[in-house]
Amino acid sequence: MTPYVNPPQNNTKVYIGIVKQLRSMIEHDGLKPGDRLPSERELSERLGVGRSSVREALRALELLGLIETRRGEGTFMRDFRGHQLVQLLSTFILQDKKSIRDVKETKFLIELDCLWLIIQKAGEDQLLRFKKWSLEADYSDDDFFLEIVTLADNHLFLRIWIILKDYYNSLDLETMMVTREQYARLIETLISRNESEVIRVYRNLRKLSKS
Amino acid sequence: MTPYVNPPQNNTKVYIGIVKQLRSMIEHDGLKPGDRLPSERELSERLGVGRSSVREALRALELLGLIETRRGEGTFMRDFRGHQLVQLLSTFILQDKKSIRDVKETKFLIELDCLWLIIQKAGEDQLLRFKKWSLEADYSDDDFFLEIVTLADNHLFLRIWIILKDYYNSLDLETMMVTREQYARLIETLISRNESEVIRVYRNLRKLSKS
DNA sequence: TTCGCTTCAGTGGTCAGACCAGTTTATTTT
DNA sequence: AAAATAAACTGGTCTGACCACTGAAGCGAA
Repeated sequence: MTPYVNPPQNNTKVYIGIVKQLRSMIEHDGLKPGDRLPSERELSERLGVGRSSVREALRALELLGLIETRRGEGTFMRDFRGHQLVQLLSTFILQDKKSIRDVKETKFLIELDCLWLIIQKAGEDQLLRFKKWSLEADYSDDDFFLEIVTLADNHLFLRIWIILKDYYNSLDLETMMVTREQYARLIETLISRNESEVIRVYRNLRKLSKS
Repeated sequence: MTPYVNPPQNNTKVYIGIVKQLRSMIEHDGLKPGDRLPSERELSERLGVGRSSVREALRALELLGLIETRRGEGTFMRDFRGHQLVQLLSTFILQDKKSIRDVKETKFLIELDCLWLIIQKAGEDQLLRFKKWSLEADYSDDDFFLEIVTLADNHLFLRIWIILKDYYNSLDLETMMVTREQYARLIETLISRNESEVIRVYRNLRKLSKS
Protein backbone atom coordinates (compact mmCIF):
# COMPACT_ATOMS: atom_id res chain seq x y z
CA MET A 1 0.00 0.00 0.00
CA THR A 2 2.61 2.47 1.08
CA PRO A 3 3.95 4.23 -1.98
CA TYR A 4 7.56 3.21 -1.94
CA VAL A 5 7.56 4.30 -5.52
CA ASN A 6 11.12 5.11 -6.23
CA PRO A 7 13.23 8.04 -7.02
CA PRO A 8 13.72 7.96 -10.78
CA GLN A 9 16.28 5.17 -10.71
CA ASN A 10 17.74 6.37 -13.96
CA ASN A 11 20.52 4.70 -15.70
CA THR A 12 21.24 2.05 -13.11
CA LYS A 13 20.12 -1.48 -13.45
CA VAL A 14 16.71 -2.17 -12.06
CA TYR A 15 17.82 -4.80 -9.61
CA ILE A 16 20.37 -2.44 -8.10
CA GLY A 17 17.63 0.10 -7.64
CA ILE A 18 15.53 -2.53 -5.95
CA VAL A 19 18.35 -3.35 -3.55
CA LYS A 20 18.47 0.31 -2.59
CA GLN A 21 14.71 0.52 -2.27
CA LEU A 22 14.78 -2.51 -0.05
CA ARG A 23 17.39 -1.00 2.16
CA SER A 24 15.48 2.20 2.69
CA MET A 25 12.30 0.20 3.10
CA ILE A 26 14.01 -1.84 5.79
CA GLU A 27 15.25 1.26 7.50
CA HIS A 28 11.99 3.10 7.13
CA ASP A 29 9.92 0.30 8.57
CA GLY A 30 12.54 -0.60 11.12
CA LEU A 31 12.65 -4.22 10.09
CA LYS A 32 14.69 -6.47 12.31
CA PRO A 33 16.04 -9.98 11.99
CA GLY A 34 13.17 -12.38 11.74
CA ASP A 35 10.73 -9.90 10.28
CA ARG A 36 9.07 -10.67 7.01
CA LEU A 37 9.50 -8.69 3.84
CA PRO A 38 6.71 -8.14 1.34
CA SER A 39 6.22 -10.97 -1.10
CA GLU A 40 7.97 -10.92 -4.43
CA ARG A 41 4.75 -10.28 -6.28
CA GLU A 42 3.82 -7.43 -4.00
CA LEU A 43 7.24 -5.83 -4.31
CA SER A 44 7.03 -6.22 -8.05
CA GLU A 45 3.73 -4.39 -8.08
CA ARG A 46 4.66 -1.75 -5.52
CA LEU A 47 7.89 -0.84 -7.24
CA GLY A 48 6.48 -1.14 -10.71
CA VAL A 49 9.04 -3.63 -11.94
CA GLY A 50 9.00 -7.19 -13.14
CA ARG A 51 9.06 -10.00 -10.67
CA SER A 52 12.24 -11.40 -12.15
CA SER A 53 14.04 -8.18 -11.39
CA VAL A 54 12.81 -8.32 -7.83
CA ARG A 55 14.10 -11.85 -7.64
CA GLU A 56 17.53 -10.88 -8.92
CA ALA A 57 17.80 -8.37 -6.11
CA LEU A 58 16.50 -10.76 -3.48
CA ARG A 59 18.75 -13.60 -4.61
CA ALA A 60 21.75 -11.33 -4.41
CA LEU A 61 20.84 -10.24 -0.92
CA GLU A 62 20.26 -13.84 -0.01
CA LEU A 63 23.69 -14.87 -1.21
CA LEU A 64 25.04 -12.07 0.89
CA GLY A 65 23.33 -13.61 3.86
CA LEU A 66 21.19 -10.57 4.50
CA ILE A 67 17.87 -12.25 3.97
CA GLU A 68 16.50 -15.74 4.02
CA THR A 69 13.72 -17.17 1.93
CA ARG A 70 11.48 -20.08 2.71
CA ARG A 71 9.31 -21.50 0.00
CA GLY A 72 5.67 -21.12 0.75
CA GLU A 73 6.33 -18.82 3.64
CA GLY A 74 8.14 -15.75 2.45
CA THR A 75 11.30 -13.72 2.69
CA PHE A 76 12.74 -12.79 6.04
CA MET A 77 15.37 -10.53 7.47
CA ARG A 78 18.31 -12.36 8.78
CA ASP A 79 20.76 -11.88 11.57
CA PHE A 80 23.68 -11.17 9.38
CA ARG A 81 27.27 -11.17 10.40
CA GLY A 82 29.12 -11.58 7.20
CA HIS A 83 29.17 -15.33 7.40
CA GLN A 84 27.69 -16.13 4.06
CA LEU A 85 29.55 -13.38 2.34
CA VAL A 86 32.90 -14.27 3.74
CA GLN A 87 32.52 -17.92 3.05
CA LEU A 88 31.63 -17.33 -0.53
CA LEU A 89 34.33 -14.80 -1.13
CA SER A 90 36.91 -17.04 0.36
CA THR A 91 36.04 -19.91 -1.91
CA PHE A 92 36.45 -17.61 -4.84
CA ILE A 93 39.51 -15.75 -3.84
CA LEU A 94 41.49 -18.78 -2.79
CA GLN A 95 45.15 -19.08 -3.65
CA ASP A 96 45.86 -15.40 -3.48
CA LYS A 97 48.97 -15.33 -1.36
CA LYS A 98 48.92 -11.62 -0.85
CA SER A 99 45.28 -11.52 0.14
CA ILE A 100 45.88 -14.19 2.71
CA ARG A 101 48.80 -12.30 4.11
CA ASP A 102 46.72 -9.14 4.26
CA VAL A 103 43.99 -10.89 6.16
CA LYS A 104 46.37 -12.29 8.73
CA GLU A 105 48.23 -9.06 9.07
CA THR A 106 45.07 -7.02 9.42
CA LYS A 107 43.48 -9.35 11.92
CA PHE A 108 46.53 -9.36 14.12
CA LEU A 109 47.03 -5.64 14.06
CA ILE A 110 43.42 -4.98 14.87
CA GLU A 111 43.62 -7.36 17.78
CA LEU A 112 46.64 -5.46 18.94
CA ASP A 113 44.80 -2.18 18.53
CA CYS A 114 42.00 -3.51 20.66
CA LEU A 115 44.40 -4.57 23.35
CA TRP A 116 45.77 -1.07 23.36
CA LEU A 117 42.29 0.40 23.56
CA ILE A 118 41.51 -1.81 26.51
CA ILE A 119 44.54 -0.56 28.34
CA GLN A 120 43.40 2.98 27.73
CA LYS A 121 39.73 2.67 28.37
CA ALA A 122 38.66 -0.45 30.19
CA GLY A 123 37.68 -0.24 33.83
CA GLU A 124 39.27 -2.30 36.53
CA ASP A 125 36.06 -4.21 37.19
CA GLN A 126 35.66 -5.14 33.53
CA LEU A 127 39.14 -6.56 33.41
CA LEU A 128 38.62 -8.55 36.58
CA ARG A 129 35.34 -9.91 35.29
CA PHE A 130 37.11 -10.88 32.11
CA LYS A 131 39.79 -12.65 34.11
CA LYS A 132 37.18 -14.49 36.09
CA TRP A 133 35.46 -15.60 32.90
CA SER A 134 38.72 -16.82 31.43
CA LEU A 135 39.34 -19.00 34.44
CA GLU A 136 35.93 -20.60 34.46
CA ALA A 137 34.71 -20.73 30.91
CA ASP A 138 35.69 -23.06 28.14
CA TYR A 139 36.66 -20.92 25.20
CA SER A 140 38.30 -21.03 21.83
CA ASP A 141 40.76 -18.52 20.48
CA ASP A 142 37.93 -16.83 18.64
CA ASP A 143 35.88 -16.69 21.80
CA PHE A 144 38.76 -15.19 23.70
CA PHE A 145 39.48 -12.47 21.23
CA LEU A 146 35.83 -11.75 20.69
CA GLU A 147 35.86 -10.80 24.36
CA ILE A 148 38.92 -8.70 23.77
CA VAL A 149 37.45 -6.87 20.84
CA THR A 150 34.22 -6.38 22.69
CA LEU A 151 36.04 -4.97 25.68
CA ALA A 152 37.77 -2.51 23.41
CA ASP A 153 34.35 -0.98 23.00
CA ASN A 154 34.68 0.08 19.40
CA HIS A 155 31.85 -0.98 17.18
CA LEU A 156 33.77 -0.63 13.97
CA PHE A 157 36.65 -2.74 15.12
CA LEU A 158 34.16 -5.29 16.35
CA ARG A 159 32.46 -5.57 13.01
CA ILE A 160 35.64 -5.61 11.04
CA TRP A 161 37.17 -8.19 13.32
CA ILE A 162 34.21 -10.52 13.09
CA ILE A 163 34.41 -10.52 9.35
CA LEU A 164 38.14 -10.97 9.36
CA LYS A 165 37.78 -13.83 11.80
CA ASP A 166 35.33 -15.66 9.59
CA TYR A 167 37.48 -15.01 6.60
CA TYR A 168 40.57 -16.11 8.44
CA ASN A 169 38.98 -19.34 9.55
CA SER A 170 37.80 -20.13 6.08
CA LEU A 171 41.37 -20.01 4.90
CA ASP A 172 42.05 -23.30 6.60
CA LEU A 173 45.50 -22.42 7.86
CA GLU A 174 47.36 -24.53 10.35
CA THR A 175 45.97 -23.72 13.73
CA MET A 176 48.33 -22.37 16.31
CA MET A 177 48.10 -23.89 19.71
CA VAL A 178 47.80 -21.37 22.45
CA THR A 179 48.00 -22.50 26.02
CA ARG A 180 45.77 -21.42 28.83
CA GLU A 181 48.79 -19.88 30.45
CA GLN A 182 49.40 -17.60 27.54
CA TYR A 183 45.87 -16.26 27.63
CA ALA A 184 46.16 -15.82 31.37
CA ARG A 185 49.41 -13.94 31.03
CA LEU A 186 47.91 -11.64 28.46
CA ILE A 187 45.10 -10.79 30.82
CA GLU A 188 47.53 -10.14 33.63
CA THR A 189 49.54 -7.72 31.57
CA LEU A 190 46.32 -6.02 30.55
CA ILE A 191 45.43 -5.55 34.18
CA SER A 192 48.87 -4.17 34.90
CA ARG A 193 48.33 -1.86 31.92
CA ASN A 194 51.80 -2.33 30.66
CA GLU A 195 51.69 -1.36 27.00
CA SER A 196 54.96 -2.74 25.76
CA GLU A 197 54.53 -5.92 27.74
CA VAL A 198 51.10 -6.50 26.24
CA ILE A 199 52.57 -6.20 22.80
CA ARG A 200 55.32 -8.61 23.67
CA VAL A 201 52.96 -11.19 25.15
CA TYR A 202 50.56 -10.90 22.25
CA ARG A 203 53.26 -11.39 19.66
CA ASN A 204 54.49 -14.38 21.54
CA LEU A 205 51.00 -15.79 21.70
CA ARG A 206 50.59 -15.37 17.97
CA LYS A 207 54.05 -16.76 17.33
CA LEU A 208 55.06 -13.51 15.69
CA SER A 209 58.75 -13.25 16.13
CA LYS A 210 59.00 -9.69 15.03
CA SER A 211 56.58 -8.71 12.33
CA MET B 1 30.72 -27.36 -25.72
CA THR B 2 32.48 -28.76 -22.73
CA PRO B 3 30.04 -30.69 -20.63
CA TYR B 4 30.21 -28.86 -17.39
CA VAL B 5 27.14 -30.76 -16.44
CA ASN B 6 27.97 -31.68 -12.89
CA PRO B 7 26.35 -33.13 -9.87
CA PRO B 8 22.57 -33.19 -10.10
CA GLN B 9 22.47 -30.38 -7.53
CA ASN B 10 19.64 -31.96 -5.65
CA ASN B 11 17.67 -30.17 -3.09
CA THR B 12 19.51 -26.89 -3.31
CA LYS B 13 18.20 -23.97 -5.20
CA VAL B 14 19.22 -23.91 -8.81
CA TYR B 15 20.94 -20.56 -8.63
CA ILE B 16 23.11 -21.74 -5.78
CA GLY B 17 24.11 -24.70 -7.87
CA ILE B 18 24.97 -22.39 -10.70
CA VAL B 19 27.21 -20.33 -8.46
CA LYS B 20 29.08 -23.49 -7.58
CA GLN B 21 29.26 -24.59 -11.19
CA LEU B 22 30.63 -21.23 -12.11
CA ARG B 23 33.29 -21.46 -9.50
CA SER B 24 34.53 -24.82 -10.68
CA MET B 25 34.26 -23.61 -14.24
CA ILE B 26 36.42 -20.63 -13.39
CA GLU B 27 38.92 -22.81 -11.63
CA HIS B 28 38.90 -25.45 -14.32
CA ASP B 29 39.45 -23.02 -17.14
CA GLY B 30 41.80 -20.88 -15.12
CA LEU B 31 39.85 -17.72 -15.75
CA LYS B 32 41.53 -14.57 -14.59
CA PRO B 33 40.40 -10.99 -14.06
CA GLY B 34 39.35 -9.54 -17.37
CA ASP B 35 38.48 -12.84 -18.96
CA ARG B 36 35.03 -13.34 -20.37
CA LEU B 37 32.53 -15.83 -19.08
CA PRO B 38 30.15 -17.69 -21.36
CA SER B 39 27.03 -15.77 -22.24
CA GLU B 40 23.91 -16.16 -20.18
CA ARG B 41 22.17 -18.04 -22.92
CA GLU B 42 25.05 -20.40 -23.39
CA LEU B 43 25.33 -21.08 -19.67
CA SER B 44 21.62 -21.67 -19.57
CA GLU B 45 21.94 -24.26 -22.28
CA ARG B 46 25.13 -25.86 -21.01
CA LEU B 47 23.86 -26.27 -17.49
CA GLY B 48 20.39 -27.23 -18.54
CA VAL B 49 18.64 -24.52 -16.58
CA GLY B 50 16.57 -21.49 -17.36
CA ARG B 51 18.21 -18.24 -18.24
CA SER B 52 16.50 -16.49 -15.35
CA SER B 53 18.18 -18.83 -12.92
CA VAL B 54 21.52 -18.14 -14.53
CA ARG B 55 20.84 -14.46 -14.15
CA GLU B 56 19.98 -14.77 -10.48
CA ALA B 57 23.36 -16.37 -9.90
CA LEU B 58 25.22 -13.83 -12.01
CA ARG B 59 23.48 -10.86 -10.43
CA ALA B 60 24.39 -12.14 -6.99
CA LEU B 61 28.01 -12.55 -7.96
CA GLU B 62 27.94 -9.13 -9.51
CA LEU B 63 26.67 -7.52 -6.33
CA LEU B 64 29.50 -9.26 -4.56
CA GLY B 65 31.91 -7.66 -6.97
CA LEU B 66 33.21 -10.93 -8.31
CA ILE B 67 32.11 -10.33 -11.86
CA GLU B 68 31.20 -7.40 -14.02
CA THR B 69 28.68 -7.27 -16.82
CA ARG B 70 28.59 -4.95 -19.76
CA ARG B 71 25.51 -4.81 -21.91
CA GLY B 72 26.14 -5.88 -25.43
CA GLU B 73 29.54 -7.26 -24.54
CA GLY B 74 29.27 -9.93 -21.93
CA THR B 75 30.17 -10.94 -18.43
CA PHE B 76 33.73 -10.64 -17.20
CA MET B 77 35.82 -11.74 -14.29
CA ARG B 78 36.78 -8.95 -11.98
CA ASP B 79 39.84 -8.18 -9.99
CA PHE B 80 38.59 -8.98 -6.57
CA ARG B 81 40.78 -8.85 -3.53
CA GLY B 82 38.43 -8.62 -0.69
CA HIS B 83 37.68 -5.01 -1.37
CA GLN B 84 34.04 -5.63 -2.02
CA LEU B 85 33.93 -7.31 1.30
CA VAL B 86 34.84 -4.13 3.01
CA GLN B 87 32.62 -2.05 0.82
CA LEU B 88 29.69 -4.18 1.76
CA LEU B 89 30.66 -3.83 5.33
CA SER B 90 30.61 -0.10 4.94
CA THR B 91 26.99 0.02 3.96
CA PHE B 92 26.19 -1.47 7.30
CA ILE B 93 28.71 0.50 9.22
CA LEU B 94 27.07 3.58 7.91
CA GLN B 95 23.79 2.39 9.34
CA ASP B 96 24.65 2.75 12.96
CA LYS B 97 25.58 6.34 12.86
CA LYS B 98 25.97 6.60 16.53
CA SER B 99 29.62 6.45 17.22
CA ILE B 100 31.61 9.27 15.77
CA ARG B 101 34.17 8.45 18.36
CA ASP B 102 34.56 4.97 16.93
CA VAL B 103 35.24 6.36 13.49
CA LYS B 104 37.94 8.70 14.69
CA GLU B 105 39.49 6.14 16.93
CA THR B 106 39.51 3.50 14.24
CA LYS B 107 40.87 5.77 11.57
CA PHE B 108 43.71 6.92 13.77
CA LEU B 109 44.66 3.47 14.92
CA ILE B 110 44.67 2.13 11.41
CA GLU B 111 46.87 4.96 10.32
CA LEU B 112 49.18 4.08 13.14
CA ASP B 113 49.11 0.44 12.12
CA CYS B 114 50.08 1.42 8.62
CA LEU B 115 52.97 3.49 9.88
CA TRP B 116 54.14 0.48 11.79
CA LEU B 117 53.79 -1.72 8.72
CA ILE B 118 55.84 0.73 6.73
CA ILE B 119 58.62 0.60 9.27
CA GLN B 120 58.57 -3.15 9.00
CA LYS B 121 58.21 -3.62 5.31
CA ALA B 122 58.88 -0.58 3.20
CA GLY B 123 62.10 -0.36 1.24
CA GLU B 124 64.55 2.49 1.57
CA ASP B 125 63.91 3.66 -1.96
CA GLN B 126 60.16 3.79 -1.43
CA LEU B 127 60.57 5.96 1.62
CA LEU B 128 62.93 8.29 -0.15
CA ARG B 129 60.59 8.57 -3.08
CA PHE B 130 57.81 9.35 -0.65
CA LYS B 131 59.92 12.04 0.95
CA LYS B 132 60.69 13.55 -2.42
CA TRP B 133 57.01 13.60 -3.29
CA SER B 134 56.14 15.28 -0.02
CA LEU B 135 58.61 18.06 -0.72
CA GLU B 136 57.40 18.78 -4.21
CA ALA B 137 53.73 17.97 -4.32
CA ASP B 138 50.81 19.91 -2.99
CA TYR B 139 48.83 17.60 -0.83
CA SER B 140 46.03 17.50 1.69
CA ASP B 141 46.01 15.45 4.85
CA ASP B 142 43.98 12.82 3.05
CA ASP B 143 46.46 12.75 0.21
CA PHE B 144 49.34 12.37 2.61
CA PHE B 145 47.85 9.50 4.50
CA LEU B 146 46.60 7.83 1.37
CA GLU B 147 50.26 7.59 0.46
CA ILE B 148 50.99 6.21 3.89
CA VAL B 149 48.30 3.58 3.71
CA THR B 150 49.35 2.67 0.20
CA LEU B 151 52.94 2.29 1.28
CA ALA B 152 51.80 -0.07 4.00
CA ASP B 153 50.93 -2.43 1.17
CA ASN B 154 47.89 -4.00 2.75
CA HIS B 155 44.84 -4.03 0.56
CA LEU B 156 42.39 -4.48 3.39
CA PHE B 157 43.72 -1.59 5.39
CA LEU B 158 43.66 0.50 2.26
CA ARG B 159 40.02 -0.22 1.62
CA ILE B 160 38.99 0.20 5.19
CA TRP B 161 40.88 3.45 5.48
CA ILE B 162 39.34 4.92 2.35
CA ILE B 163 35.89 4.21 3.66
CA LEU B 164 36.72 5.61 7.05
CA LYS B 165 38.24 8.67 5.47
CA ASP B 166 35.12 9.40 3.44
CA TYR B 167 32.93 8.83 6.42
CA TYR B 168 35.17 10.91 8.61
CA ASN B 169 35.07 13.81 6.19
CA SER B 170 31.31 13.63 5.97
CA LEU B 171 31.15 14.19 9.69
CA ASP B 172 32.23 17.76 9.25
CA LEU B 173 34.43 17.99 12.28
CA GLU B 174 36.71 20.89 12.98
CA THR B 175 39.70 20.38 10.79
CA MET B 176 43.02 20.10 12.46
CA MET B 177 45.78 22.15 10.99
CA VAL B 178 48.89 20.17 10.37
CA THR B 179 52.01 21.96 9.32
CA ARG B 180 54.37 20.90 6.59
CA GLU B 181 57.04 20.47 9.24
CA GLN B 182 55.00 17.89 11.07
CA TYR B 183 54.51 15.79 7.96
CA ALA B 184 58.20 16.09 7.21
CA ARG B 185 59.16 15.03 10.70
CA LEU B 186 56.91 12.01 10.45
CA ILE B 187 58.61 10.95 7.26
CA GLU B 188 62.01 11.42 8.82
CA THR B 189 61.16 9.20 11.75
CA LEU B 190 59.80 6.64 9.32
CA ILE B 191 63.09 6.64 7.49
CA SER B 192 64.96 6.25 10.74
CA ARG B 193 62.59 3.39 11.54
CA ASN B 194 62.17 4.45 15.08
CA GLU B 195 58.93 2.82 16.23
CA SER B 196 58.27 4.67 19.43
CA GLU B 197 59.25 7.98 17.89
CA VAL B 198 56.85 7.46 15.00
CA ILE B 199 54.06 6.87 17.44
CA ARG B 200 54.98 9.99 19.34
CA VAL B 201 55.17 12.17 16.25
CA TYR B 202 51.92 10.81 14.90
CA ARG B 203 50.06 11.43 18.11
CA ASN B 204 51.38 14.91 18.20
CA LEU B 205 50.34 15.47 14.64
CA ARG B 206 46.84 14.28 15.42
CA LYS B 207 46.78 16.33 18.60
CA LEU B 208 46.27 13.21 20.64
CA SER B 209 47.68 13.98 24.01
CA LYS B 210 47.65 10.45 25.22
CA SER B 211 44.73 8.40 24.00
C1' DT C 1 43.51 -0.87 -51.26
C1' DT C 2 41.45 1.80 -47.75
C1' DC C 3 38.25 4.37 -45.43
C1' DG C 4 33.52 4.92 -43.81
C1' DC C 5 28.94 3.42 -43.43
C1' DT C 6 25.31 0.03 -42.85
C1' DT C 7 23.76 -4.28 -41.39
C1' DC C 8 23.26 -7.94 -38.42
C1' DA C 9 24.27 -11.36 -35.10
C1' DG C 10 25.25 -11.64 -30.29
C1' DT C 11 24.80 -10.02 -25.44
C1' DG C 12 22.87 -8.25 -21.33
C1' DG C 13 18.30 -5.94 -19.33
C1' DT C 14 13.60 -6.48 -18.45
C1' DC C 15 9.06 -8.03 -18.45
C1' DA C 16 4.92 -11.05 -18.61
C1' DG C 17 2.93 -15.30 -18.01
C1' DA C 18 2.74 -19.92 -16.98
C1' DC C 19 3.47 -23.91 -13.98
C1' DC C 20 5.25 -26.38 -9.89
C1' DA C 21 5.84 -27.13 -4.94
C1' DG C 22 5.47 -25.95 -0.61
C1' DT C 23 2.75 -23.32 3.67
C1' DT C 24 -0.94 -21.09 5.76
C1' DT C 25 -5.59 -19.99 6.35
C1' DA C 26 -10.38 -20.69 5.60
C1' DT C 27 -13.99 -23.86 4.83
C1' DT C 28 -16.38 -27.90 5.02
C1' DT C 29 -17.24 -32.32 6.84
C1' DT C 30 -17.46 -35.56 10.52
C1' DA D 1 -15.10 -29.25 18.67
C1' DA D 2 -11.99 -31.71 15.89
C1' DA D 3 -10.41 -33.40 11.71
C1' DA D 4 -10.22 -33.42 6.83
C1' DT D 5 -10.40 -30.73 2.77
C1' DA D 6 -10.07 -26.75 -0.21
C1' DA D 7 -8.53 -22.36 -1.41
C1' DA D 8 -5.22 -18.72 -1.34
C1' DC D 9 -0.75 -17.35 -0.80
C1' DT D 10 4.56 -17.70 -1.32
C1' DG D 11 8.78 -18.86 -3.36
C1' DG D 12 11.16 -21.68 -7.48
C1' DT D 13 11.74 -22.22 -12.24
C1' DC D 14 11.19 -22.04 -17.12
C1' DT D 15 9.88 -19.99 -21.57
C1' DG D 16 9.45 -16.60 -24.80
C1' DA D 17 9.31 -12.09 -26.13
C1' DC D 18 11.18 -7.34 -26.66
C1' DC D 19 14.61 -3.62 -26.01
C1' DA D 20 19.29 -1.32 -26.01
C1' DC D 21 23.80 -1.79 -26.90
C1' DT D 22 28.31 -3.66 -28.95
C1' DG D 23 31.31 -5.40 -32.30
C1' DA D 24 32.42 -7.37 -36.44
C1' DA D 25 31.31 -8.51 -41.05
C1' DG D 26 30.02 -6.79 -45.41
C1' DC D 27 29.74 -3.37 -48.81
C1' DG D 28 30.30 0.62 -51.40
C1' DA D 29 32.71 4.94 -52.37
C1' DA D 30 37.07 7.30 -52.70
